[in-house]
Amino acid sequence: MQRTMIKDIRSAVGGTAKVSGFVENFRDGKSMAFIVIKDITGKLQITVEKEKCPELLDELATITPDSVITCTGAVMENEYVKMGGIELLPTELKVESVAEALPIVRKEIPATKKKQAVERSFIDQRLNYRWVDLRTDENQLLFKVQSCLVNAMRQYLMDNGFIEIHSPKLIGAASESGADVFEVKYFDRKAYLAQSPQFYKQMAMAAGFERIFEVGPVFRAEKSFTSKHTTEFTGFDLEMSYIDSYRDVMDMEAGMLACALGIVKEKYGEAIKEAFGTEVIVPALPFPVVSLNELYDELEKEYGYKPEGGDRSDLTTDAERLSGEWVMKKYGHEFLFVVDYPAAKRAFYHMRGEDGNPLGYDLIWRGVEITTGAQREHRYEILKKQAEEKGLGEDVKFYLEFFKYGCPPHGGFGLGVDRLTMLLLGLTIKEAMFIFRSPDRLNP
RNA sequence: GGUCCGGUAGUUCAGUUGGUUAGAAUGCCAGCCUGUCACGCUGGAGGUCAGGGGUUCGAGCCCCCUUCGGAUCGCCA
Repeated sequence: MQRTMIKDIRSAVGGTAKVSGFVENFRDGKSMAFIVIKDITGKLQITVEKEKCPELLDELATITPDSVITCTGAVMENEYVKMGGIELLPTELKVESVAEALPIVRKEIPATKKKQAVERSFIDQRLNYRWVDLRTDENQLLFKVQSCLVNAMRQYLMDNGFIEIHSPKLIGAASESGADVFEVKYFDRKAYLAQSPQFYKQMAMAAGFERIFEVGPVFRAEKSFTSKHTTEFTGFDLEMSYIDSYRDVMDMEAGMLACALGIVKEKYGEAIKEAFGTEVIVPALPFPVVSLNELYDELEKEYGYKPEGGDRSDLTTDAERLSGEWVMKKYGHEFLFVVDYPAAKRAFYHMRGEDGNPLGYDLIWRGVEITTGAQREHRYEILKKQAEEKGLGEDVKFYLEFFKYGCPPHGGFGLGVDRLTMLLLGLTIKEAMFIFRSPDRLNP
């Protein structure tokens, strides 16, 4: 018999159905037993009237919470059942896998009249048993949402003439920007894990692909301990040719995000609000833009904030957070483009304007940086000079070659998928990732 | 890399000024319960107080070292 997904169970009322899933709750009485079964689409009560089906009792007795079972039987509507008003009365019951007592409390158990509240396990304990933690409705929703979001962004780009590429993650040369790379053994020599697909994205421009994007793993050997850093994450990277300015890249990104968030809101807005208490807001176009220096002026005026030592060459964590408040207050907007960073703080491949400032930007969402983007320097001699200024020689030699045989003007950005998900749902990076990696965590 | 904080049943925590046999909840196990629904009732098991050293008549508690972890800053997506 074909398995019925629980979301479709209503169509089986009056007939029979087979359902499979995890035991979410099990209440075993003398004459009645109730099992709440959960699959990826929903939950259903299985009701066992013990006198009527003695052949099921041995199997029933082995059930524990989180065991995996399959039940076949009559599906009926019944007002007794508070949850959905539908129950399945099994004629067959198979325990596919017995679960031991769980090592974590996944959700806070609120106090009832008779019971005391139990707090859920700390995120770190839950991460040790991530596969058990991921069984909750909230976590499964999280990945449905992330999937929807990335898919919407992908579709937007496909509709705009982009090609999806897959660049290597094992690379031969270490250097690119400030981020540290992981060294790995590559037969009898060293290789490195890609800290971004930057060079290969630009190679695709030199190859005449004109518009490309990539969704893939990115590795950073940085000993960062914050709620938004990880050593491996999923980068959403884009590069586009024949732009007039980095503003074209900003427009593309803003358009893509607005479109994707619109799709997420339509499909999951209600569910996200219920599960995470976070409102999905579809951003208006265009996004507000401010220069780094102006932003610091505004933060000082509005909040009396001054960076330590008066250093305005980069956004501090506090300034980043405050800029989220500020843009909401001033523009009623959650996104903020910050432009005019000094060259010292930006990668050598960013094109620089007449004033010597890089033609690039950061995008802040809800007070957290999610993107760095720029027009790239595509003129060989200038690029070579900028690389040398940063002390990069041999390491970028192969990369510089991309610009010797013709290359269109171009630009692009890199977006952190996990940060995007984290901010969308109001979580930390540990909670938002399928598996979180940090300097101290390599398992599971 | 810096600063701060922590490690006590499976889990979440309490543990007073250092003082008998380290507690609670929840989970687990057993029994009871005719419709439960985060069921209910009764009973039971469950601890190298992270590890090592020291102070003391006496250490979960004070000191030192080790170890594991958390928060945060810097760095970045």
